[in-house]
Amino acid sequence: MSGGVDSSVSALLLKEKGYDVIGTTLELYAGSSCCNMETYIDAKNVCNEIGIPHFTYDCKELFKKHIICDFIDCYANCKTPNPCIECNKYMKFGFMYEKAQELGCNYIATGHYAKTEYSKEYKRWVLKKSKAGKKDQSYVLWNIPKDLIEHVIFPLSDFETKDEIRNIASKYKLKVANKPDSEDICFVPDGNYKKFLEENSNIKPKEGNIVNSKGEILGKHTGLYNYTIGQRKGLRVSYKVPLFVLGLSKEKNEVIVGEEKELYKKEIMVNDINLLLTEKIDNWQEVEVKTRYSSKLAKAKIRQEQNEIRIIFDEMQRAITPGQSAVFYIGDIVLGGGKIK
RNA sequence: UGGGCUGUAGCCAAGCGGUAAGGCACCAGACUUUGACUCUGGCAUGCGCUAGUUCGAAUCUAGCCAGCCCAG
Repeated sequence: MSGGVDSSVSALLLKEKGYDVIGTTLELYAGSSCCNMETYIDAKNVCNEIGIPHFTYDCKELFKKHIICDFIDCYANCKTPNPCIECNKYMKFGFMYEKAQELGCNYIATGHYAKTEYSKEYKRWVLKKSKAGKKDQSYVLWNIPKDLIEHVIFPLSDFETKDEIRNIASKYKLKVANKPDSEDICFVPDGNYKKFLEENSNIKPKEGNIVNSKGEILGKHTGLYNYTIGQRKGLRVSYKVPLFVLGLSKEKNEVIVGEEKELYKKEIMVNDINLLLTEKIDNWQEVEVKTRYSSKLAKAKIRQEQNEIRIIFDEMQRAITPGQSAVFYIGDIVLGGGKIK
């Protein structure tokens, strides 16, 4: 429980349904938005209000090992990480499940907008999209352990809007009912991830050239970690048309830019794959793919090649970014995903 | 030193006598439980400077200044 509306209402709904609920809050990172005194107090108060026990676990070391280090490592290697995905894998659906078992719990639950369900077609428990449409969060859950799905409950799976959740919180007079939505990366509460990197890693500003695909120098960049594929703002290069980041060269310490049309790709590879529905993918499989948190689904064919998956899109996709996750859907069901190379 | 060309916002650039288009960059909001993208709004009382012509000048005239090119 983060002390926010979603996890609070999730606990409430489970309690109402008759589950024997225990609230847990994970201490992840000192100073993060989901890990400060207010967080614990809010979470604890909610548990008191709905009449369930509440435990707090210190997992700062584990968080640092798996999430912070990966975050820094990604930027050091010119990739753009999505720490929420690591956090879900290792913390919420890793560490927390272990603790749940120690406490004798059969299930864990979170306030994610996602759904689990037994599928007769696949004869197994599956992870699905929730009914929240644009706010659906199944995307950030693709990398959770497959065998965990049947032990996970998402109480918010059938709500379509956040307003409904807030209304429930109000109805039950939870103090967190009007707490603002959280944004940004939780351990970078001010959104300034660049400063975070400079203060918490070996990554330091290192100026280099901004070049076009012909190699012509157009300007100076302030350090590769300040840029991601598809980025337009902050290049400080004036040109006939807007320029976007096409790629980063670690070897040359260069940011490569070009026109928007140069951002599109039809075929990509992903590694670090995790399949939730099947053991492996034989032959070409038709799926819909999300290549970033807030992008539309794109039709594609995928095929597994050893430990990687090749994706060929029906239509060219814009600004595919290494480090981000590609998640495969068959209808509403999450087939699995991988990290874009 | 002669001849030619050019000077409009941070960059590029339209305008060619009727009261400063547009693009890029930048800034501010909106959107967003990753970074981005996107959207909306802002951005020259002034057109190298100084005089003049005119009801009215970035636009015409003169002088000056600066830069570029060609001659020598």
